[in-house]
Amino acid sequence: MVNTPHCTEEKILEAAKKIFHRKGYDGTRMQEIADEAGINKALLHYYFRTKENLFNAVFQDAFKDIFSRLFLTVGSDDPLEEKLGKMINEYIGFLQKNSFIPGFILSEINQNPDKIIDVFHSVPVQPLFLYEKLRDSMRDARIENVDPRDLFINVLSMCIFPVVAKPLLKVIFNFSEKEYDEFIEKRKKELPEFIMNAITKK
Amino acid sequence: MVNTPHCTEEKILEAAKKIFHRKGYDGTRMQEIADEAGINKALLHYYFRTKENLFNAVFQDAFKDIFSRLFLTVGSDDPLEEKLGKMINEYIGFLQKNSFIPGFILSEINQNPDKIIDVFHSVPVQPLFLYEKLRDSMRDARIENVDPRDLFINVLSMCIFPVVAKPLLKVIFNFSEKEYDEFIEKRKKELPEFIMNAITKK
DNA sequence: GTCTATATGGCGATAGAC
DNA sequence: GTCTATCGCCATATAGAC
Repeated sequence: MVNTPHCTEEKILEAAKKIFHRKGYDGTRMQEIADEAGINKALLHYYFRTKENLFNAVFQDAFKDIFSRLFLTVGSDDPLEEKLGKMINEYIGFLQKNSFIPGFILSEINQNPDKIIDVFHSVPVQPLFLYEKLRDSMRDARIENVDPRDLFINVLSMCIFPVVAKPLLKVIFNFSEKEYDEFIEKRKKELPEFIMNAITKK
Repeated sequence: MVNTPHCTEEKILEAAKKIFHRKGYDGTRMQEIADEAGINKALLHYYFRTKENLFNAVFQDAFKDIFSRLFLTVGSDDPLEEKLGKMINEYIGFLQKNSFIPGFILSEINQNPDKIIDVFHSVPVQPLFLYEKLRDSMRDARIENVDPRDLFINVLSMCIFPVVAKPLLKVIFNFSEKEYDEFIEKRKKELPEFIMNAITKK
């Protein structure tokens, strides 16, 4: 199992991620994964037995990536303003580098909502924990007019949506690839102020 | 072509929407659409010839629905605050009633970005027009510290994301179906204030 | 562990009767 | 226009040699 320099199982998993993330479960062919990994189709079944097994491994990894990264930023003990700044900067940066993951997860979850609960067991973070950490730092900052859950959702929305809807927004605003990326860079700087403005009283 | 009370072509299109919206192009079987429409599989091909033709009809309708509704709210001549209020209330309401459409569009567009340009020709609204209407009402309201494109994206994010990510957010916050809907109702009331706060100076 | 060859089932699409 | 029957292909999965 660990006798090739870059062990085969890992090569398969990397290839599977690349294809599944872009095309989803139904759109992915085992043959395409095999080609991408530079091996034979039969080997996929040798290592993972079924397409569904392989998919589950990929999905679980994606879920873990997205959530543990969120945890690193929102779960910190920084005061609110810093926390939001970190979350927006680092999280958007992470999403840009893995731009297919959020759409992949959202799409697959809509088709199989029951899978979430299973998968959450594999993430070392309790989902409510994130919310509680945010609530605490809002209390410390004396922000009382906004429900922490709303703030959590709003920030997440504004981080994730521009990544998921990128192809659409590019067309709407007539952006080239480069222009869109620059636009997102500018957003990273301005979003924290936008949000702090929204939640602090005049 | 128009000899049955509820003409067959329309029955097919309705059934196709129901299935395609939930399962996407690759996840949909022609047989399932036929069952849903209460007719035979061969009839689908009689009316639409190929799966892709039928899908394109469904996709185009979904795109038109989403955009013309957005146009009705953002494209109005109301002052900024009213415009935002309308947009948030009516648009979220529409999305709730058609909760599979946004995820459907986002997902399919990521897999076939070129299709957007074709489809935009079928929408009677120029995409940039929406942005320009928003920019004008921001100028009238003397809002100068926020890029209209950012505001547009932020509002859209906060309207659409909670619908697309509903299954995930339900688990994170431990909401029942009813609780989640009530939570969204509360959001409708508070979001306009959140946004107005964000863009007006102290 | 890795390959070639093949089994098995399902899906889109068509032919042809009514 | 609507049906039944069927073709042809392709995808997952397995058998078996090396």
